[in-house]
Amino acid sequence: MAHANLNLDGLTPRDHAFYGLVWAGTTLTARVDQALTRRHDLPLSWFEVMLWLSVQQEPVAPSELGARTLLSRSQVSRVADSLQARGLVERIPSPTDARSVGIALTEAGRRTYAEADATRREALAEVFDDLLDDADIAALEAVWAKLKARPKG
Amino acid sequence: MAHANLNLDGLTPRDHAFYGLVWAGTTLTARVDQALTRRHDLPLSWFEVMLWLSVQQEPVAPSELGARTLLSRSQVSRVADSLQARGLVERIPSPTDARSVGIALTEAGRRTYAEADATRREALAEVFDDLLDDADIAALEAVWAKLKARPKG
DNA sequence: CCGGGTTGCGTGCACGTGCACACATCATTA
DNA sequence: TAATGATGTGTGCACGTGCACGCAACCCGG
Repeated sequence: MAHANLNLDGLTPRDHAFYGLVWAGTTLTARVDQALTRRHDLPLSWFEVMLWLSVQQEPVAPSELGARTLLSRSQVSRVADSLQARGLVERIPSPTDARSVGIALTEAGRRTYAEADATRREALAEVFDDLLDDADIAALEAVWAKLKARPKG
Repeated sequence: MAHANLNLDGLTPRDHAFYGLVWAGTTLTARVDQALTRRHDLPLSWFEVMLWLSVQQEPVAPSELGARTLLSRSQVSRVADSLQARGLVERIPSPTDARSVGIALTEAGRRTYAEADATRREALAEVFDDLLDDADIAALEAVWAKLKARPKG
């Protein structure tokens, strides 16, 4: 949201922290998405699905994918269509529930994800490594842990 | 992006910091946007434009608004249309440049922004105040300052 | 067995966004 | 002054997203 040089004396430190958080999240997201799209023609939303699939051994249902990630179920369904069209994932009917469909990475999908993940690390390093030290990283992780511990979500 | 309980041992602390950052930014943005939309029928993108206008005395050109905020120029143009239709902003032709148009809050716009900003603070307090202390806030601000000091943007 | 409520999945529709373009106006140089 | 490039603004178009719905399959009580 708000940009760097805002002279808002009336804003509390919490407000500044919030605006900076949204700004940083949006900026870094755009940067990584741009790198992924340019080099691998892989939008960040696709990458996010593949990220979650890469750490699961068994196929994952779209509903669970929608709950675990920041994507809606309809978005997961359409991203799965696109990934399947490229042969990066496959839909496996659940043996116990005829309604449910499990999504899993194909071998090509695992290779593509590995390459894209390298790109992500590279793009991230350009921003993080030179500007933040270990204490900053640890502070961020501590804040995320506190926020994620929130009851209502 | 990535959700809370990810068991990714291979990821570095920087990766965790990044995923947490995107998650926190998206989640808090959605929460504030939801509160603003429910109570004031005011999307966060509209609020962002009004936020910037509220700290400027003179009318601001759409191009500058697009550069200062996280919105594109076309988005600024359309948001301005919507805000103008509700009488919250007005377009003032530049006296020196016939191409340029200055956007400024109306009196009703200032009142609406003040109310919406109160809602924003309230929604934010529900998340921040109970979970983060002053040290956390200060740490976040320090990180944003470092990131914003980046040369290439 | 069977009927009603629930769950899982995918899709039509409306809406917001980015990109490229059209148009008008300014700046600059001959 | 006249002409060429640059700048400011708004818009058509394609695309991605959320919401509500339809459909099929499951569960469960009668």
